[in-house]
Amino acid sequence: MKPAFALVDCNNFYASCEKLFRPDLKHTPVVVLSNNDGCIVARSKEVKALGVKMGVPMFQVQEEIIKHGIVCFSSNYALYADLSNRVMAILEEDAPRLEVYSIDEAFMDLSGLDPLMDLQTFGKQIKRKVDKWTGITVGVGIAPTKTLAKLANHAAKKYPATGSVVNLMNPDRQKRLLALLDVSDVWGVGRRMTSKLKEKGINTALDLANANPKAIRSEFSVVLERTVRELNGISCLDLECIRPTKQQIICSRSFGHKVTDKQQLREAIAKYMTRAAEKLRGEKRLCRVVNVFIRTSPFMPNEPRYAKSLSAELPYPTADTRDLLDVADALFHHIYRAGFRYAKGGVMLSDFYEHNAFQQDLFQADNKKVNSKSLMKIVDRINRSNHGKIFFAAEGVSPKWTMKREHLSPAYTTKWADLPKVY
DNA sequence: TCTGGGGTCCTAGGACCC
DNA sequence: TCTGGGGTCCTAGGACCC
Repeated sequence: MKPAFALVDCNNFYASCEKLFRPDLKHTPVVVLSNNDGCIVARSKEVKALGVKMGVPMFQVQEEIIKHGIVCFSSNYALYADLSNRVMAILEEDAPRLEVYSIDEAFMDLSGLDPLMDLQTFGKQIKRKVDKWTGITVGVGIAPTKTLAKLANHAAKKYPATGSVVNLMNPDRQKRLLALLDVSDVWGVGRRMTSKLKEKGINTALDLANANPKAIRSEFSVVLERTVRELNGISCLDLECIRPTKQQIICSRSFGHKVTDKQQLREAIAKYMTRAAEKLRGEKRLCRVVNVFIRTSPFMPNEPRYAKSLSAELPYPTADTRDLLDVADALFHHIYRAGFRYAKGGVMLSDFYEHNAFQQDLFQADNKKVNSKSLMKIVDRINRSNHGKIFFAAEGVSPKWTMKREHLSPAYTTKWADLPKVY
């Protein structure tokens, strides 16, 4: 069977989600902000037209926001995740082999499709269906490799005449499009590689496709070599339909305000550790290595800087929050230095094990906590329910460092009290 | 005053082994 | 003066992605 992939990607996803529940903002420029209301992470098409760039700090575009009446939202991941699931469920109906690549995009395997089915028509149908059922508009790129499907999707967005669906199964069309696109538009080619490639005279996507794969491998990496082959229609990257098990769990946040108090910083670390432990249990894994880091802001050239991280290996793999809090706290005390204005902290878990599938240490006393598993289960269950929350004392009771979310929209689809009302 | 968070994969180089 | 060859494993750091 000839490989064929479709990449379906939601337009301006976060901004579109917010607009969905605010019909009054249909033609209003809308942005969604990162945690702490720090940077712009999503822009509606009106904002893109105004020339406001992706990723810029909010305070730098304050004037434009006021001048053009741009409406700002704090990020509301519960809402985006829920709408994402709805979109993915629709796609899955038409392509059982689906790779959910990120919150707003997915690869579909089209190789099993009826050979008489026109792929352009198929793409249009998908687009119409998602739009009608969720209100989210998508772009569709179809091609014999994932890298080309990405590029087709890029073209679908860039050129309105395509109607947001581009079929790139034909090699001549591939060549023509590749010649039009910059090498930096290619999936897997970032800022660093773009400048290195351009030094060698590789400017367009077509230049990269025509490069010698072996030479690319020795000068860059196997990854880029694969990209070259994929651009030539040779499929090297298969669909990853089953989410691979996580290799690490990170929980970190910038603080709403700079933190100078040791106890407050300590509580923040405890809070992140608690959250990371929850995620770990969600993955049904145990972990053995814990890393804690703290740092000052890298954006303050006149302030003393400090950044430090430290890891420790536990004597046995665990998913018990109490074990993990102990290690995190010990690590924190090792790396903490007074006299700095801390901007961010976090924890990292790694070296994961399945329950009952690790080597016990012959000389290690069996000091595992009694009923650890069932206790953690209860804690998680209470915290998932609507009957209040319980927490560990180490997290503190009145944190002053929590993040800013001054423009948060309601949890329209995941909380009964926030259900939109129609009058 | 204010600058996101969470991941993956690859590579080079050092330690160590026979 | 002369100073092997071939492995494996681990880690830190770099590059990329959304």
